Formats: sequence, structure tokens, C-alpha cells
Amino acid sequence: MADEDIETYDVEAIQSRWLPIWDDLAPFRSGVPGDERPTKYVLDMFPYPSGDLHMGHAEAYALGDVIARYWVQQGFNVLHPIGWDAFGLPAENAAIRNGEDPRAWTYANIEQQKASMRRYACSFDWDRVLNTCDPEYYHWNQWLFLQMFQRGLAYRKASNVNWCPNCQTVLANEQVVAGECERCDTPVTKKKLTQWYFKITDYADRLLDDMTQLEDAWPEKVLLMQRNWIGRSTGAEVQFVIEGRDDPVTVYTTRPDTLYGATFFVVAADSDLAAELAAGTPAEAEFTEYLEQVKRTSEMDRLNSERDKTGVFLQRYAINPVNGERIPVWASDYVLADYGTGAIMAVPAHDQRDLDFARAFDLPVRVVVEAGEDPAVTGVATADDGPHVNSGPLDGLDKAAAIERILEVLAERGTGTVAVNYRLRDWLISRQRFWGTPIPIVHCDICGEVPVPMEQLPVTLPSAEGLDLKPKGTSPLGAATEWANVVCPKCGGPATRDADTMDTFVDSSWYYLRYLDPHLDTAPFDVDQAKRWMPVDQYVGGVTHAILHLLYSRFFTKVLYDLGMVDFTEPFTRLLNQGMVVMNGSAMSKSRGNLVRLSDELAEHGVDAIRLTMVFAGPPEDDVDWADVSPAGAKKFLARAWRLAGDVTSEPGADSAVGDVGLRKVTHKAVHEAGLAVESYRFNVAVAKTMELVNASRKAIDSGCGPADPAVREAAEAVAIMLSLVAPYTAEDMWARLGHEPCVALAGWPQVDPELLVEDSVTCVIQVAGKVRERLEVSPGIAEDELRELALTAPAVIKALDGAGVRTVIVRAPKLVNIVPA
RNA sequence: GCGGGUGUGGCGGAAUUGGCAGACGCGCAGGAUUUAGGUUCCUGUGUCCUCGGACGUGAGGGUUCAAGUCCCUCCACCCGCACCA
Repeated sequence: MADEDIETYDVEAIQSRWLPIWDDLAPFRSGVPGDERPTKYVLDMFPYPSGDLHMGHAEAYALGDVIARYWVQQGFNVLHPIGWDAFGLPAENAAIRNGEDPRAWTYANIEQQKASMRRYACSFDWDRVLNTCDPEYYHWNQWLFLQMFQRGLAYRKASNVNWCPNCQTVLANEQVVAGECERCDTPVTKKKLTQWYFKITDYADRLLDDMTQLEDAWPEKVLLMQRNWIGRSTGAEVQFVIEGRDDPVTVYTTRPDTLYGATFFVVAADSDLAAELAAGTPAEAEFTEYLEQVKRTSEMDRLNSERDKTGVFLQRYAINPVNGERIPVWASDYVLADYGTGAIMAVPAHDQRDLDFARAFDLPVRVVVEAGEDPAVTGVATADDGPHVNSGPLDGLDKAAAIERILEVLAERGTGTVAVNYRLRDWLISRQRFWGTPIPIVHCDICGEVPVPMEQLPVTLPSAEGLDLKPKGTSPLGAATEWANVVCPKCGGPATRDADTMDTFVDSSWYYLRYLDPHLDTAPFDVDQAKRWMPVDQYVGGVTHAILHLLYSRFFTKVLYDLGMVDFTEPFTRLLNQGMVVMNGSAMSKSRGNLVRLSDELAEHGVDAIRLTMVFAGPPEDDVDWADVSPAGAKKFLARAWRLAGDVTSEPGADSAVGDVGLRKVTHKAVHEAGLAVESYRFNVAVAKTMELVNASRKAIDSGCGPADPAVREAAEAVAIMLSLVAPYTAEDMWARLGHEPCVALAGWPQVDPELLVEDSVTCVIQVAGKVRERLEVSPGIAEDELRELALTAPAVIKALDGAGVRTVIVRAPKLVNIVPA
């Protein structure tokens, strides 16, 4: 029999048999009118169309599909959409390399990925596909931009921005990783440019505070990263008069209690204030030279905290508002121009950076909090709490009391107040590239920034033909004169379009709403559909987006809430971060020579075996090391399960109630435990439970109740349904072999009979001094006294006690007895 | 430097509230079937052992009748942030 069966579990044949049938039946269509099932929204992060799908996609989508298909089996109408995040630099760069139109290149890749995705058989609703590079999509990026523009949430300002010399475009703070461009690893430099921003800082508090909604539903790690990224700190703003300057300068500090310890004052070298203070002083030349040096320092060097402190004394003095002391003003690059006010009071005794600076330039160190050794001697600033000294009215107070007191003092004198600061900066969205959403603004010499009227949207991208897409620091769109030159919508005079395009993170900040009605042409999304489906019940994607994409999406959601378009404030109720697929411990890459091609793996083992391998490899959050797993083993198991279906000889509908009780108990327990495992993301465990059921069924057929017993059919059908979450082709073919019509995906999760979960007998472990000496089969309802008696009289126990008396007997009926000898 | 996480057989990993450590699988070994085996099926597989047992979840200590699980100290690896005043 072996020979025929090997031929019969023919992966290729099974795949090509069911794919067209599923296409026809479309079992995962979520928008069928009159569908009464309760709803769930399962969302996978949409792919970027750079070539075909790879191993990472295979893992992520296999995991998301387990959840989506499980909820379908549980009777939900599951919205499980897919689309393409199709704008962006890589497509454009590739297009430049190949001399192709980025549009053609992108759509060709999308078609290829779409075909692969279909074969991969995820439970996507193919009626809802969207591409962010379609005008019908980015139309609404522009619409949303204008909504924000009207509310002052989109604005233009000049500032020193992160610049990637390789990509020849600006980058958001979030796209600079360790001083390098996140995309190409080129060291990032600074450039002064006028750019568009979204005012995400207005939402800093809400982004932080609303995270309480996400506790226990998002990975703690992601919440922590977001908290750190927003970086809220509470302190005080204190005003210092600068000699020879009319207006005082405000500094931000989290330690206003150490104000009496301020021995010098530092302004950010690259701030306007520094230039102003240096102007006309004897230090001006030295300052100018220093500033040049600072500008030459790459972001990467600047981030090196081991670097020695540098700076220039500006030959000016600030007056400490509490004691009138005259302290020198320095300019240094260790103070950041764009955090707080760009100026600080330096308290070297209690801040390490200030101490390092003080030691470098021989500035005085004054202890105002007694907390250990003298920092001037040790070189280590003390940040701990302790009684204040040398601090006038603060003397003797601890930190909390001193802060409270000094704030009162400052308030009385009108020279200081409580203040909150954030690490988070506004989101820079302008990009000097072609393949993105045009910013819907027209620049007019007379009227300034004029929004494109809503009815003129979308502002579509011109053809790339004839345009030089090579990065040169300005947007290629500016060279499309026919496109760029327009009349001002306001005054009718000559004007030009804004030639920059939007950061592609704008596209992905709201795409989950667009899926609800991807072809709607009157609004970005259907508000009523949003009431029905949103927020997303389960989001699945890589931890690489822990900050960027998730923070931006949360921000957009809150803006939409304020616009009255949605009635929730957080878009993603639960988040699962899947791990990566690696090879021999490191990320796969062509240059490392450890790249595994998904298409090769699929050809060799089949879709189901690859999906099963991904799911069974371990917890979904962990990386899958392809060197450690066995797709061949997965295929072997699938064939084994599949053969089970062929061995069943009872008819469909056979009454399982009269079947073998032993096997039925195994079946119901496996179904029950697999369901619990899926719901708690332990998909690998759910697979293990399915395997156990297959093993038990095999045994029942070969050496137990036999293939005709209805319990065997019940077990095999349960296997097919459980397997349908992971291995849809095999499961469907099993279902057919068991005499059912498609689709197994809609068969419904097997009902668990609670009575069959109750064991007839339980193995009770009898320990003596914590060591197992005997196992007894007992009834689950056994009384403590009876169990104690049984345990104490067991021969093995008497032997282990070896005449010693009994001190205590711990009884945990019915599973355990521990006898403590005297 | 600051913050967080993880350490369980040869390997990937299991293990409600502290209650049989190693489920399930890979690999390996042996056997059966086979002309053959990158097939299928069965059996075994933590370590040591004087075959009664002893030891065993990164190391050391503690709490407990009982610790992979709780507490303390340490080690290793991984991730995030990195002059944010």
C-alpha cells in the first residue's frame, strides 16, 4: 500500500486541483450583503513590491493566516485584506538602475507578488486589494494632507534636517538609525532646508497616555520603545538674563532644584542664539571657526558619547535668577539646538555631561546636593537624592521638596515655571523624489502657499518619461515644467506646484481604513464601514515597524478622531510581532551567500509544508532559523495526516456518539487545547496537538478500534479542520476524501463535548521527600483522605520511608501526594 | 552608559495558579517491509550508573513539603535608546 499512497499525496496535483475551485467559491469574501456573522478584522502589514515574495513574507503571512482562518472557523466574518505599499525609494532606485519607468516596474512586481500570494493560499479577501501608488489611493493622501493643512497640522518650516547624500533626499528622525540612513546605511548629514512637517508633537501626550489601552495587547517591548521615543520629561523653564541683551534667555531643566549649583551656561553651537550672542564679541572669530567644525562633524561622530567635549567661551555672562551670580556663557555642540530651548544651565556637580565639560575647560564645580563623593574629585556627577546645601532656601530639603520650593520661588519672581518637554519632533514628510504622492500645494509669488482645491484632487504624477530621476537634491517633479507650472487657484496668476512628494509612511498610516471600501471615490474611507469593522482586532507584522509606522498610524487615527471621522482613538487592538527568517543565525542576504529562495522551497516541499514549517518552528515572535527546521519533516507529517483521511471507512455523517470513547476523548482534548493555543499565539503548540491526534488516530486504525469506527472519522475530520489553519491544500483534499464538499475552511471549529474532557482516571504522583516513588491510577474525584490512605499504604512508599516516621503529608488531590518523612 | 529581554537534551522547542522537566518535531540508532530507498511502519533516544538508583532547566545562594517557574548575587548572549539637560 505504501507505494500507491506516496504517489497519491501529490502536492502539485493537490495545489492545482483546489486553487481554481477556491477562486471560484471565494470563501473569504467579507463584504457579502446580508452576512450576519459577527465581525473580526485581521490585518497583515502589506508588502513592499520589490521583486517576488521572500521567506520573511512566507512566515508573516502564514502566521496571520492562522489567526484569520481560526476566527472564520469560529463563525466570524473575518476581514483579512491585502494590498501593496507601492510608492518609495527602492522601486525608484531599481527603476533608475534598469532604465525603466518606476510605474511599470512597480506594477509588474505587484502582479508577480499577487500571483505568488494567491498560490500561497492565504485567506485574503481579493475584492479589497489596494495599491498606494494608484491615483485613487493617493488622492486621499492629498485630501488628508489638506485637512491637516487647514488645521495647522501640516506646515512648512526651515530647519536643519537629516540629509542622506546617497538617496539625495531628506529623512525623518525616525529614518535615521545610529546616524545612518535606514535604507542605504550612508552616514546622514545635516542640511538647512524648508520642508513640510506634520505636527505630531501636538499629539505627544495622547500618543503616550492612550497606550494604557494597549497594555497586555501589544508587546511590552513596542510600548516601551514608543514611550522612549516620545520621551516626555517634566521639569522647569528658567529665565536667565544675559548681560547686554534685552530679552532674557529661557533654559529647560529637569533639575530646577540644582539651580544654585549652576556654574556656567551653554547654548547650542548651531543655534541662532549662539550666533547672535557671539556677534561683536572678541570670541566671534573663534566661534565662527568652531561652528564650521561642528557642521563638518558627521552625525555618526556626533552621536559618539565617548567624544571629548568641545566648545567656545563667548565672552559673555548670564545672571542666575536666584542668587544673582554671574556665570560665563559657552557655545558647545553637546547642547542640541532643537531640544528644549537650545540653551542650558550647567550644573557640573550633578550632571555628567556638564561635569565632563567643566573638567575640559576648568570651570568650577559646586555641590548643592549631598549624595556621596565630591564630583570635582571623582569625575562622576551625582544624580542621587540627598539634602540640599549651598542653596539658600532649599538647604536641607530633599529633591522632591526642593523642586517644589524652587518652583514657588521662581513663580513669585516671574522667572520660571513648570514645563514639559518631548524627545519627539514633528514628522518631516517632504521627499525630493519622484515616486510618491505629490504634495497638493501651489506656490504663488503673491498668495504664498495655496492648497489645491479639493475638487481638483488628485494631483496626479506626471509620466516619468523624459524626466531625469537620478537624485540630485531637488525633486525631479520640478523639471516636469508642463506639470509644475500652473495658475494660482486663488489669484489666477502664474504659480508652480510644490515639487516634493510625501514620505511613504503617510500612505501606510491609514491604509487599514481604505480596505473597508478601496474604490470609494467620495472620501478616503467609508465612515459607516469603519464603525462596523474598526478598530483592527489583530495586527500582524515585523518589529521593524515598532516605532515608525505604528506611531504614525496611531497619530493619524487620533487626527481622524478629532475630525469626527472615526469613533476610536487607537487603530490596532492587538499586535503580534513575528520574528525573522534567518539562516545559520544571521539575516539572509545575497552578499552573505545564505539566501534561501522561497520559490525554490515551495517547489521542493509545497506550499503547505512551508507554511507548516514556519508555524511549527517555535513561538511566532522568535526568529526561524531555516537551518534548524525541516520542511521535509513537515511534508512527511502532512502526508501522514492525509493518508488518515483515506483510511476512514465509515460514511460521512456517521454518529460519532457510538464511537470508541478512548479516541473520542483524545480528539476532543486535542481540539480544545489547540483552540486555546491558537488564541494565545502558541501556534506551534496547536500544531503539536494536531500531530498528537494524528498519531492517536493512526494507532486506533492500525491496532485499536479499526478504520470503521465513527470515532476515527470524527478524529480525521477534526484533523482536517485543525490543519485547515496551516495547510489549506492538504486539509481541503482530506475533507474531500472524507466525502465532504468544499470548503473545509468554512466547516466550523469542531464542537468540544465537555464531558469528553473529563478523564476517567488520573495518574497520581506519590512523592516521598519530594521524589517520585509511586504512581497510582485514581478517580479524578477522589477524596483527600482516601488518597492519603492509598499513598501511605503503597509498598513503594513504605519501602522509601524505610521505617522513618511521617511528619507531614501534602495532598493535592487528585494529582499529587508528597510525604515528608520525620 | 541607560532601559528591556533571553538562557531547558545533539537541534527547534513544550511545561494554568510553584506540583511527574523534556510534550511535539528534527536528528541519530536499531528493526520490519522493499529489487532499491532522500519511502512507509515499529522501537529506542537528557546525563551518569555498581541497574538499586543518583544527578539534571546558564552559575552560585535563598524561600518552600515541593522551584524551569518566586527572591538575591553573578555570568553569557540578544534587542532598543544613546550628549534629550
